[in-house]
Amino acid sequence: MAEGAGEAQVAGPAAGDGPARGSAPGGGEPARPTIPYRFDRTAEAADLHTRYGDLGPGDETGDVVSVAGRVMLKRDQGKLAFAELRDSSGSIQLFALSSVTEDFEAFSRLSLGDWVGATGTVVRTRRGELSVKVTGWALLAEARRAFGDKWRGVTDVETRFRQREVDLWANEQSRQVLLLRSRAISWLRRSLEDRGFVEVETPMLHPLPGGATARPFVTHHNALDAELYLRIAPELYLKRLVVGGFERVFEIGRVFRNEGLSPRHNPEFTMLELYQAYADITDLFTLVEDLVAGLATALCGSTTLTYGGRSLDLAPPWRRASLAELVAEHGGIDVSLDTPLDELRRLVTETGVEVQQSWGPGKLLLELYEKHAEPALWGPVFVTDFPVEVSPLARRHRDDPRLTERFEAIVAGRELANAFTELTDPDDQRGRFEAQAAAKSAGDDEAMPVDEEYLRALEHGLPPTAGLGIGIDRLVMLLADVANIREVIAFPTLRPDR
RNA sequence: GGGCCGUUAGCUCAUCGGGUAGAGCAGGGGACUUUUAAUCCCAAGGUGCCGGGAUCGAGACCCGGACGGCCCA
Repeated sequence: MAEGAGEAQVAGPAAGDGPARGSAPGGGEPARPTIPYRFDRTAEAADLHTRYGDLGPGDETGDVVSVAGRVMLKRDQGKLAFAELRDSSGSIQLFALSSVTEDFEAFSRLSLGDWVGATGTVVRTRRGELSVKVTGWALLAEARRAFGDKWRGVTDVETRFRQREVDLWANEQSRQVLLLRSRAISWLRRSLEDRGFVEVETPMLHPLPGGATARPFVTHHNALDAELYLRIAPELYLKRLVVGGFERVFEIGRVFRNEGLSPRHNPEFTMLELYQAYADITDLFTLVEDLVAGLATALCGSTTLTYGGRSLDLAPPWRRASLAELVAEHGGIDVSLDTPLDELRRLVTETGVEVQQSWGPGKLLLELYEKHAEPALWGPVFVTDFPVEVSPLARRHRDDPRLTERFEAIVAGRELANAFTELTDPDDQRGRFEAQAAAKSAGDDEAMPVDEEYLRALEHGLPPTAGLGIGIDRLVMLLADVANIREVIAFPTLRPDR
């Protein structure tokens, strides 16, 4: 029973006074273990393995440490008990003996999943396992629910994502992927700051959805009695900051698109957008190459990755090819904006897509690319020369005003980045918006509205600027070699459970 | 939105030509002074996703629904 003697720094255990869990006979309130308010940890599991790597089997040090974590495995052996304690750095074995460990009875009754803080000396057992020989200890949290099968964990996909906290403990790989995400974002942030970019935050509640073609989520502000939209892109606000004198800005943040769920789409996802004044698209080719290759090197140790069993070489320079060129290469059709409209329509119809009356040659060309070329691309490749019709915010190509100076970076068969020389001319921009608005009234519910606030900003003068967007979730999928976007999102969107 | 597949104990999974279900792990009780998914003994644990239907009888067959997965649009 708990006499509560003990280590100075371990708050009196008191865990042994009653059943830690389960039934409470007598009809009263279940006896609750006393949980300390804090615990002074002095060592993490990984540190101990590093510091005591040389300790031989059976060796005991006099070094006293305090560790904390969750009990993942327990081997109870009468007057001895072993527990595998896992913290965020790794695992360390706790070694308890009835002759040494305070409140040994209660220790041997610990359950898998309990959080424990333990103090004792560092030893290596006869069988060679580095351990903390526990003198004092405290229960830090009781696991009243089990954490899945101790060997197979939790594999049910629905449980894994609905109860991610369980998944993260049960499946080490899940934790690693989220850790990788954190490191990737941190690396990108640092890398951009080193290049003189300033991180900013722009509104998520927009009076008009803009900056991309997508259906928005709509919400309502009560006090203003106004409809607001969750942003589909931060683009327009970021360029307004450039107008305001921020020459290099970036934002890493959530955007929301009201579309279906799939292994590659979550309704909320994270975008990196950046804008650089006095630069054009040519600067962005190398920036994307450097960022992506640099990130792969920093986090995966190489620019050669494997994704889905297929190899991918991210070392610059990446291939650059125009939309029309790729349609010719993969579709075997020689088309351009000079191809007669009827011919383009016929070719698109042949792919099984229903041609809308309002579609011009630019949209038709894009459809041909999406049908014939994009599925065949693995990359990395920069797809360039998108038509003006499908690029309402990009500046016209200096060699052909029907095209824009825009690229999409395709990596591992997916669109990873979208970039262009920004359209700075307010009159041209107004015309583009009006074309979008016309498409919207013709039934395209993804088209953009005319944004007068943005036009007014352009009238104050946007210098030549290059802009880039990178999908962080897809980037992390690439680095982690996972096929489903939900793996890289801590709490992915699921249909509400009932 | 369409097609196919799945849903059985807390977790991971079985079972059968229709006859009201079984294991391992976890949890409970017990044994064990160096374990490694420790081992051994005992007991307990189920609205077979939900709702209908045909049948003497359904977790199994039929229909509808929910949730999930994969593929397609």
